[in-house]
Amino acid sequence: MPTSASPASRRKRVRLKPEVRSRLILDAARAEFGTRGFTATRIEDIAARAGLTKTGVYAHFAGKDAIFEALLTDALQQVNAGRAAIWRLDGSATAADMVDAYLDGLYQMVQDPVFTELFRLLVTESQRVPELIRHWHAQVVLRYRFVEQDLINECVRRGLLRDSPLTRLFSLSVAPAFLWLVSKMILRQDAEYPLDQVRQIHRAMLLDQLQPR
Amino acid sequence: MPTSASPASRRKRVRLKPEVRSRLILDAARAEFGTRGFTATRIEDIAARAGLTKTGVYAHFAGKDAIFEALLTDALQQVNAGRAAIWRLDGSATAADMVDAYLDGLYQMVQDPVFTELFRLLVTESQRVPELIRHWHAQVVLRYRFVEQDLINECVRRGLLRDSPLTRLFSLSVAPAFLWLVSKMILRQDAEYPLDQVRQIHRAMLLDQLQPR
Amino acid sequence: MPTSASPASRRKRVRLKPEVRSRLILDAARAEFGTRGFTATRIEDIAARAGLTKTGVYAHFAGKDAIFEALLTDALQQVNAGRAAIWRLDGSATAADMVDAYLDGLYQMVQDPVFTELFRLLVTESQRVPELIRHWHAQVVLRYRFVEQDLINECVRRGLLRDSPLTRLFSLSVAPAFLWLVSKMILRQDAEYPLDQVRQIHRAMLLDQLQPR
Amino acid sequence: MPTSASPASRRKRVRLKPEVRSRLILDAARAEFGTRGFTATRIEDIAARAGLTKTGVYAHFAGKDAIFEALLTDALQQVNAGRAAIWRLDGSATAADMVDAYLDGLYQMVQDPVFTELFRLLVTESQRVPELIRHWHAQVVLRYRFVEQDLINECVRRGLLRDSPLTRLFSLSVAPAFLWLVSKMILRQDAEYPLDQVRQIHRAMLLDQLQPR
DNA sequence: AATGAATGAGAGTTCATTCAT
DNA sequence: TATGAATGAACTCTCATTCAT
Repeated sequence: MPTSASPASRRKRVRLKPEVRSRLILDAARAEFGTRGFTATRIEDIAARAGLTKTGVYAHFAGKDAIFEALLTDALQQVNAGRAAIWRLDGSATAADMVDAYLDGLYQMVQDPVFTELFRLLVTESQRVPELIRHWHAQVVLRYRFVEQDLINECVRRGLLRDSPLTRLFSLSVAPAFLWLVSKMILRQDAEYPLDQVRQIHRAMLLDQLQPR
Repeated sequence: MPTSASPASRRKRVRLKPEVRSRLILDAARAEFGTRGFTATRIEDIAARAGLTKTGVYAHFAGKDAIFEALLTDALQQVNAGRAAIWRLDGSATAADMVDAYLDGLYQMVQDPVFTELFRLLVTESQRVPELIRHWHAQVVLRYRFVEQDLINECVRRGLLRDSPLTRLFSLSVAPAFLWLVSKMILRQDAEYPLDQVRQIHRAMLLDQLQPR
Repeated sequence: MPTSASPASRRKRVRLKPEVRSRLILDAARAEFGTRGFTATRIEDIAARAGLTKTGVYAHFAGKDAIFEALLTDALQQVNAGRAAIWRLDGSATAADMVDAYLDGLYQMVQDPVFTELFRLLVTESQRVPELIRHWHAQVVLRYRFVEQDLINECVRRGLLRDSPLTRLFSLSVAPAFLWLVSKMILRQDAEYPLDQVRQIHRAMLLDQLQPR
Repeated sequence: MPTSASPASRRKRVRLKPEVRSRLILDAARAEFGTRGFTATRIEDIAARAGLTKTGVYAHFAGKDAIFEALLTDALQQVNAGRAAIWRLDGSATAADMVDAYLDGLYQMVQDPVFTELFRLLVTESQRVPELIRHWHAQVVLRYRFVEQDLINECVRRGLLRDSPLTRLFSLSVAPAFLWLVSKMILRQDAEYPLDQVRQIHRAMLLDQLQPR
């Protein structure tokens, strides 16, 4: 039956530039690895999602491990990129403004399927590439955290934010959003708590702890 | 491998009572599944850890899926059991007492390897047994949470705790500890933040939000 | 059609003792490797010839290389064993007696399919296991050759054999038989020269060179 | 491998005349097939040695089998060509002269890597092209042998050579050199016997058998 | 209950070959 | 003529599972 969807799915060999195809493969790999985990994902799954046969994948990557590593390297660079601009608020910002800007970035991130898949991958398979993880943590995560903490300290000094337990280890401020994310990953549905409610309470908690009295 | 005699091992068939052996198998399965994930774990790994050969496992469980389900059912029942008694504080308790009792249970839990393994399993493989997860969530997690929230509400009414954003969704109070746990799971080491520091700040934050002013 | 030969070839799983099965596998491997060479032989070929499925082979050997090595080790030990007793002729032997005993052993060997297969394997694949080959050559071949040469020297001293170029490097005396073997291996048929003629001339040449004048 | 630029190589597509490139490919094929055997040799190996990529090979040959056949046809024609002129000695030659001329040609041949590779190929893969082999054997080998034997017979008649077992089947006279060759092929080194010693003894044996007494 | 040989269903990877450029 | 992306057909090896003991 010649329906619109390619019937025999044999679409005659499409040739793409390496960069394009590699991109497709990495995206496919993120989706597949992130959903099923490393071992349960077949090269063929990735290939199909990237629009070629499994053999074609080997023209671009040396093997399953290489795909995995390339994917992680690639994905880890992208994460936090979205949040980098968060703190560029001018001096006139109030604590509430800052909290809202912060939560915008954070909740966008935890709702992004790309981030979710990467996050699950990290929890599940990080032991597979310990060096890569360590490097990312040291060079990206910690670096980001220092910048953020410095900024918070500066705000406290200026009196924009109240000095509180939270400002002493500000990275903990993501915790409620991550709790929601983990819960969602386990239940595979939003149902645990409505995200809105979590964010609302989260906002109130942050203001409670950060707003100068 | 064959063609070369294995020097160690080979303990000559030990026969145990079914309950005992099943217990061993389930514990082994938790450790193995929790470390490597479902697909990457081989029956043989579990068997070896449980002290028999892979064929022996089939005398106790129908197959890999059956082991997994039995293990989860079993492990999920145990979790929270340790924390159930936390709130049995009499009326004379102060907010600080309550917080400390709470944190004792919580941090003991997140440091327990059994819990860690189970937690990773939930994040990684929960889609494998959605019914089981849903049932556990509804019957155990939510039930526990209601009881807890009721208790908090009662404390607030009595003035033992201050009404604050956190008391309106008290389950968020575990968030910092879970953030630490997730971080540790990803980095596969404690190094991210020292647990003590996290707990200290966590305590200060809770007191800040719960203690009557 | 239930003919005598197993129709569906599914003979219900025969269980054999490891030694027996390993023997079967090694024999099968010799035949297959010796005919097609290492790379062109599939584990499945060997398995079928040994009466099990390819997976079953892995219960006995770690892999293709392991089979190959085990096979060579095994086969190399057997070769020459047949010839070892050749020189146990008493002092009353004439040169003709010695030559005939010698040729009996030699021509039996070069006609033995087991030897032929091994020989082809050595020519084709010896670079795959250089250590093994070197060890075999030093410990078996050279050792045998020294014994043989000593014996020849002794015969010459006693006047049983004539001192001639051949007695100075007696191992060359196999050359015509090996030439026939190589020719047969290339042509895959006896047709090159009739073996009998070669042997006859070979005998005459040896006598010509060894018999005291 | 992809995802990392290869530093050396990559000479930007050199276009050669078909005959030239075909020659390169055949030579490359001889070296590769002769070293590893047919199945273990990859088109890519041959291509690389011939200075192009594997796809380029298909512009000159229909496939792996075609290369193999072309190579053998080509190489078999070349062999013996070197030895054809050996017997053009005039009537004044002595037996020693003839033997030396004969051995010059023979030992040059068995030391030629081209011949060695071809020889191994014949031993290993001759069943792949039985017709070709049969034809070569009948048209080239046997023909040569007849000429040679006729010449020997003539020499014997003239009294230049002694009638002996060897002159009745003169083709056996190559045997010691081939034994050395086979030994070298198996051990992949000259070490078995020094070539000089073999040749010396070989010479003495031939003279012993051919020189008129 | 426990073992170890044996099996069937893959999975990753390689390779001869083809297609589009 | 030459290239490199893409393909299909193997092939090695793994693993959950079964069978006979």
